Amino acid sequence: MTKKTASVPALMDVARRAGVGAATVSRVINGGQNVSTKTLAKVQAAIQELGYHPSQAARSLKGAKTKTIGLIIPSVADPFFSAAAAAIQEVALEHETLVLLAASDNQPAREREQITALIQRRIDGLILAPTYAAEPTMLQHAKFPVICFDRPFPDKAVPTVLADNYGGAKAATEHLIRNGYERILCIGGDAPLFTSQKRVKGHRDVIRAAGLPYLAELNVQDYLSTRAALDRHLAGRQKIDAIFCIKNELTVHAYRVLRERRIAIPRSVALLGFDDFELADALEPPISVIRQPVVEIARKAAEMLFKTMEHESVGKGMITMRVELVTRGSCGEQ
Amino acid sequence: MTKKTASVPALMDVARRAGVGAATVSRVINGGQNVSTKTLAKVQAAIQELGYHPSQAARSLKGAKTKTIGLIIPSVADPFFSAAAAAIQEVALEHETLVLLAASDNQPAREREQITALIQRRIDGLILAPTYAAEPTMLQHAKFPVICFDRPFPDKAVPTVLADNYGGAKAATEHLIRNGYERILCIGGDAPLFTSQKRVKGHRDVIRAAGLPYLAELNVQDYLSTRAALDRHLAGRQKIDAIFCIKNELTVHAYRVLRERRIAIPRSVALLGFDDFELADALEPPISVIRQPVVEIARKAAEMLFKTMEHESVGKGMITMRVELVTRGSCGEQ
DNA sequence: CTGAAAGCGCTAACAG
DNA sequence: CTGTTAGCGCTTTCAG
Repeated sequence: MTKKTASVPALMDVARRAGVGAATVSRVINGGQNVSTKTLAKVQAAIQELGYHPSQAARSLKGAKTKTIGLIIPSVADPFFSAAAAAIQEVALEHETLVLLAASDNQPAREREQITALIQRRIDGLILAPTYAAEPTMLQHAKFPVICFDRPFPDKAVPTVLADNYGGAKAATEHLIRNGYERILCIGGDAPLFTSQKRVKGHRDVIRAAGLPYLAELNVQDYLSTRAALDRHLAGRQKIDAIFCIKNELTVHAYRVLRERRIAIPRSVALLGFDDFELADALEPPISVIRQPVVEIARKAAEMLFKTMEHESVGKGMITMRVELVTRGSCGEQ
Repeated sequence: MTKKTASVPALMDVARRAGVGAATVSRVINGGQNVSTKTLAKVQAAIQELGYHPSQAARSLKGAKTKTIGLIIPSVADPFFSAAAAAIQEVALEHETLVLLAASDNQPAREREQITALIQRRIDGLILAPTYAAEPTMLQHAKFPVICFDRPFPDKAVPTVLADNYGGAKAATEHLIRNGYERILCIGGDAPLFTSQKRVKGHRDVIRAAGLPYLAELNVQDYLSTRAALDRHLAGRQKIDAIFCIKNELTVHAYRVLRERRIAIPRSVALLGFDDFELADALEPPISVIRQPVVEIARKAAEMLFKTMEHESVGKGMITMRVELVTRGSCGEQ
């Protein structure tokens, strides 16, 4: 063998093998315009034989788009975000674009690293669910469009798509009150999170307006802390009669605790969660929830990103998507 | 302004601004060895001011690794695969590597496109859950290591990590028989899938060996087809007394149908599923399942990939991970 | 310690 | 229709 065989074939290798110039090969791999049928065939044959694939790196060096967008979410395992990722994927596919997926784990430091790594890869755009302490300066120099979803980016006018957290929490609380509950416990974690704050505020505003006691446990994270919090409020003379869960998993934890303690839902205590979840309707009783339009939010964000990439203006504001109260019986409805 | 300000700053821009040569800037961004403290400071300042980030594209043109691996899964929304993706992410992060995530939707054609797109981006390695008809030739010329998980790659000796589908199905069926069930219906979809076939075979082998009737509905896909299949086998004189579900979602569908039809689990019909799922233990009754070690499988695959990338040999075979029977009561256990 | 220059794989003029 | 050539942004000798 006369040539080096070990490395990946380059355009020039194809050119030599086909006995043509580099430009001709370039023409072929870019649609084959202005190339004679014979040459075309020769080049395509050479491409096949060598197993040649053009290098995206070289292309983007020449200024081409990378056909790659970045997506940073807290966790891929979280159903909310994996559903969002799937929807974004789909939109990206429609635009023949790949998704570089990064997980921030809600850690600002990691988020910074991921953003840096994505910038170095010259992504065409970025979709981001920022941590509570995202670095506003990071994207200052960014030459690509950025869209946030689920949470806004601090201190900077990044277009954002999210659910109406405040309104949803209000609707939830009003629903409980309407059904006759008066001692409503709000449990939530991740106090610094934008979404949590909005939801807590929505809940509290309604409680205050109704003149009911404001009961909250906002440092609940996992099953154990949920159980501890509930036990505290299910004992004594001033028992709660309803629970409003700020987050997905907390609803499940609360459900488990109530079952375990043999407390009837909704007879003794009503249960209402923010965010729908798989099997919420298969539990006993089925759990009422505020449902966010996850897929719509994610698709919207992705579509806005691609529009911006195509230089269509999408505005700078915050797009709030309506949430939906899904009543299933855990609040004594119907 | 004397220079073009619109585009992303390049190394040379930094060099000019700092009044040094290109090589010096290169040294700085690569650890700053052999650079005087003064020069270092000057260059770093220039980098800050310009918001400079080295171009990964240019680097990999020079032969550097892309620090990017590809991951192709059927769907990001599927809990099994999103859990796997999360685990792979984590391993990648430990190796300072990003993940290009692509979804094949189990379509061979799409899979081919995604592989091509990944090859063009010169990924350092690929993790793949292949479709049933993956193109064996696609990876022929690939110059990067490939590891499969959950399913093997046809016709090619790609190292693969997967669960013991056959053994799991056997264990499941034996468990049902041990608990006294004799008319066991096996429902499953995606017949062409490797995992499905193994599971069906494991089930059938045990049924045959026990001299029991082999009852199967292997074209069940969604809720409706599940209901139709079950209705067929829950009527008439020859009723089934147990259901073994080949896949995750089918277990949930079957559970829903049984509840709806007010058929007692496990008193009238036992239910056992392959693959654990969130809230399986919160249903009424809690559902027994065969649990695959998702995270372990994914981590293992990722670790093998990185080992191969570091030229450590990992063998060519198939690594089968033990599955676990989780008994929760839906088969009349205990 | 520092800079000049070659070249990685490709595309885009520009000649022929 | 086709080939030559000049970079894109970086790393890497090789001189200074």
